[in-house]
Amino acid sequence: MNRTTETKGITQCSIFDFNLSWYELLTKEEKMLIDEHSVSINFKKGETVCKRGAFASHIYFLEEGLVKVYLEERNKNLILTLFTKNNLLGLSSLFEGNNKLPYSVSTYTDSKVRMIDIQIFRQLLQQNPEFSYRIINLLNEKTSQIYGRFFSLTQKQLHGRLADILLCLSNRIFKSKSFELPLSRADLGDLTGMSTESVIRMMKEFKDDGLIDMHCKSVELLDVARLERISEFG
Amino acid sequence: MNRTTETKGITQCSIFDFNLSWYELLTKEEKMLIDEHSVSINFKKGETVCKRGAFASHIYFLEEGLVKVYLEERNKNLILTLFTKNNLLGLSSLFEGNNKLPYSVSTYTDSKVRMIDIQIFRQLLQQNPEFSYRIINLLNEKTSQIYGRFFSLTQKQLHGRLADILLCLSNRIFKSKSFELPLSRADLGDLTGMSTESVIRMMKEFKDDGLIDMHCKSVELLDVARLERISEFG
DNA sequence: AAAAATAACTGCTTCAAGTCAGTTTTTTCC
DNA sequence: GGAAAAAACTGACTTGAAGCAGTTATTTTT
Repeated sequence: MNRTTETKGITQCSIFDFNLSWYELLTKEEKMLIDEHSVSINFKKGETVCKRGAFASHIYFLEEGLVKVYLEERNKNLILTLFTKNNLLGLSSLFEGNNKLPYSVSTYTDSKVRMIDIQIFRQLLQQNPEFSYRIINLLNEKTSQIYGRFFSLTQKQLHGRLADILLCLSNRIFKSKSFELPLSRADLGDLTGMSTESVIRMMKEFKDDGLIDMHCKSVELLDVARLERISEFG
Repeated sequence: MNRTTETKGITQCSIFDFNLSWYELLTKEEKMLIDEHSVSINFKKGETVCKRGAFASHIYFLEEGLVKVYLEERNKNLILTLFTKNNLLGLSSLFEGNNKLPYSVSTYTDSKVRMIDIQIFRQLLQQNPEFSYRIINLLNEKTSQIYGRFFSLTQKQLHGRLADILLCLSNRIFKSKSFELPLSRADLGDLTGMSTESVIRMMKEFKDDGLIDMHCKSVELLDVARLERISEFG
């Protein structure tokens, strides 16, 4: 008997990348309102889009690029999630009681961000239930993915965490088994919660074991099945 | 110059316990709808309220007790958050695309849970924007607290993590500097992501250092300021 | 009230993973 | 295109924290 309905593992992939169309749920007037109260800004690679603790004045829509959402405190750095283009960022700061951004955002690659006035966004939430319902769903999906990352980083050791992130980059971010990393080894370290040196050692180990091929920034997954097993068993 | 407006640390307290009144935002008819489509169930200490992967048929309102929300997979156990009475549980499963519960819930103490039909809840979300907006805020606040826990568990070492959880239990759960723990040392281990033995050793160390007093299940925080410093510096 | 079971505690050992101090390779930029 | 800077990499060392194997203390059970 095939148990095909079984629940998938917690951390099959832990990074946010999907795109429910929220914009289409707005009326013509509401769309105009957003258009009038937003501007599109270009960011260069490595630039900071916003910092935790600043007043949240906008909701961000990533039109182009790759960014990280992270928490930092005295040189500790925790990446919560990555975002690719066509995703809404900063929804968490909608919370009325706390007008401060709950995380920082910075770019891995050149990016284009549409900044939408947060008051307008709030207004639309209050007046359009379907839109509001969709936003709840976006938040939920995101939260659930972050839980997966939380599990991965706290319950697995290096092998599993690195396998997780490689699968994730392949499946969600680059949608290909081979890709050019826009991230440094230190970035990968932040992403997997391990030291730069450990990333290097572990990547080499994976390469020696024939799991991946790798030369500097270019990576190719060779044995996805085995990587998934490593991810699963931690 | 006093920088009193500075943002508070990420993990000042990492467990969910607050209570925005969502019920009052419903109309008389809507309240009746909820009353008609919900039942209250008693759970004994240690019982499972629901399991990750099961179909999400209800939203839970904790009327009495203390429960943990957690992820488990092959004897790995990650506690996402604790809930005390008067809080809504299971909001994450509102996400329409995935009718499965994203986490498990079980009780630490005897508890009373009102189970609300999820379809009714969804209907109210769609028809009542203010209610919907309040629920978004609840979700956001919760998410933000879980980020704090995420940071604590991944970026701090044992001292900091234990200090975090002790402060949290004191501030949010028991609202007193001395309290009777309904959790075992093993539970504390799950909560802080450390082994039972390490919890014991660390607690003893805190006791020897005069940070806390402790005898079996009863704990008293003696030097909150120093605990906060330990929490902050990890 | 004694026996059984569970939880709390202790000391010793082991190991995963970080740190440090370099060398080599790749990228950047005048 | 060559010098300078930044990443990538390597090996040796250190350490935080888990695991193990046992003892003592608390509950629970009968």
